[in-house]
Amino acid sequence: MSEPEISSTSDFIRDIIREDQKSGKYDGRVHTRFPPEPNGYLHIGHAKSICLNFSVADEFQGFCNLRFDDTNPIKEEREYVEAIKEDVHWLGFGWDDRLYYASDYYEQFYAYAVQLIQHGKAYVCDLTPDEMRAYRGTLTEPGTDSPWRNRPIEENLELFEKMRAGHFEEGSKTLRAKIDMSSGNLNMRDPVIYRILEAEHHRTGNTWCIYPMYDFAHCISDSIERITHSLCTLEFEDHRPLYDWFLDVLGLYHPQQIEFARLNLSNTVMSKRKLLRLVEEKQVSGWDDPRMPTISGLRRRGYTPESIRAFSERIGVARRESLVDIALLEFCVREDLNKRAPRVMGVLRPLKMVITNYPEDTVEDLKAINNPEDATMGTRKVPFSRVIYVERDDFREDPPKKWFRLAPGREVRLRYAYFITCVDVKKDKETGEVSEIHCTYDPATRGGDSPDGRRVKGTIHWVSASHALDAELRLYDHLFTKEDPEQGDEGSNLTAQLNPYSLERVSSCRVEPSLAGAEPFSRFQFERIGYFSVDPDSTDTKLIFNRTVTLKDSWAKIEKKQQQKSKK
RNA sequence: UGGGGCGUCGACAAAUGGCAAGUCAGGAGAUUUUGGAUCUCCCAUAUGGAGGUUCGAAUCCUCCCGCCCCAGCCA
Repeated sequence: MSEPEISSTSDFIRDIIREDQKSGKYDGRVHTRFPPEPNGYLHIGHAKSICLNFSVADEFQGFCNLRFDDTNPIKEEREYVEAIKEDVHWLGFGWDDRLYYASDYYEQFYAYAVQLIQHGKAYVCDLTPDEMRAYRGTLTEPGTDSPWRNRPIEENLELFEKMRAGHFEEGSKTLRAKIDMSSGNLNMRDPVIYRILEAEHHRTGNTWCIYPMYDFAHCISDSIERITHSLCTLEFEDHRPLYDWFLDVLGLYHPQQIEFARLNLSNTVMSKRKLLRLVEEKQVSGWDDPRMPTISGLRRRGYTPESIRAFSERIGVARRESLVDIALLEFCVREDLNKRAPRVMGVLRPLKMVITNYPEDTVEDLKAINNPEDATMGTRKVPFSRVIYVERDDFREDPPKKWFRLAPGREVRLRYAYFITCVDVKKDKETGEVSEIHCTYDPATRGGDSPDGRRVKGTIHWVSASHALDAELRLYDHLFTKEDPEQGDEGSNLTAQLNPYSLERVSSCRVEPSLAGAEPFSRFQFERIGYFSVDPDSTDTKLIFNRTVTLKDSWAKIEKKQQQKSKK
């Protein structure tokens, strides 16, 4: 056996860390952080970052902090803090006692700002927001120095102190870094580092009326926490020179910021703003609507933390912008649930079937395997009787080619029960719709095996009519029809691009009795249909299941091909 | 026309001057008491384009093309 690799996965970030360890940078330490702003719910894109930061720390025997980047009291709320903590935990990551808030450092930020002023590297500016924009210049033209740029240090000190003390109106003054108004990088054109905000902060209440900006707070927070590798998304690349500038000018411990491409997923949107809009416009039931790409939505949908972590690993980390096919996420959850989810039978659209040669008052308990992938999950008993329900889709009066399922005169297997043959079809006189089918069974095939070795190609699921439980099944599809709904017409057309069939509620489903009392969030495979999990709104009298994902359906593909052929 | 990035299969993504990995999707078949699962095979004469350096280039150089980000007192 060779030495186990410390980190088996490889990407440009892990490569950098390995190099740093080799060169002895940071004494071989690895310390990352996940720094959400508590202004919304976490989504699958954050999951990528969470998995990256926590996994990297773990792989290199380091640590990862959870830090709330709470420097904007206007948008941030305690509710989000709690939801974020729950989501990170649920994903399977812990931070022990390393829970931090940027707001914990407010006093230190202030002291560092004073230091900046003392070094002549910051000044209080009286420009209004409009004026500041005008002075900033444009992408192609340099900016102009603020008339307040050369205030004496003493005056700046005094003014900044008064800002803190609440002597000035909101928006009337800012503290700015004195860098370079002609820089090609707009972030370096004397960025604001403190602004006056008359807002109550979710943690510091009303103790402050000035709040630091992200660029100033973030690098110092990283430095205070002795972070080694500060991982963030690509759009912060232009901010790195500022990150470095603050720490260098202040002479502080200097972590390395490394940017990677954020996750984009097909057939959904990822921006908090757009997700918030869906919630506010009631296009979805809330942040945890099972169609949402939020962690809480995926949880309610029945996704496992393991599947999301596997997904994160499979998509990799790179600097190239990309759009990941949602089919990969779906594959990951199927892969996981296939091994773990107990199998049950449930009928989505029930069609009554009478087994005409089966005794009236008999009920048999038939043995069913809970998970063919895992023998340790054992078996269960499923009741069988003369009247059962089967799937309406499993019967065709006029079957197409390659149809293995039920049709007049055809024999199929009832899973774990008997071979049956369709002998009669009853129809509703008014609508002409098939209302009931009559079959005969072969008693010798009990359990589903034929002693004479004759084969049937089709096996269908069923539930005993008198034993089955009522249930509502909620079938979900992609939220957006278009692969990339953010591409093209911006924002306003978002609603128009929603998939009108993203949710289908099927209310008169019948499921096997073993599902009585199923726990919220527990997951099952409804054989031949898909994976489902119990919705938290489910009750003993009304079972509700969310379809996590369908099973692969090769018949659907065959049929589709047949239809395409016949069109030609 | 400023600054910063990025272009490898339909979608992700490796390859660090030496035979273009792997995964998803797609296709064909085997097998099957889930048309599930599993297994096998196929799917880039070629890395945005054109030149150049080199015995040898996705990788180094030059030019070109395309895409993304930045003008919040948001993060």
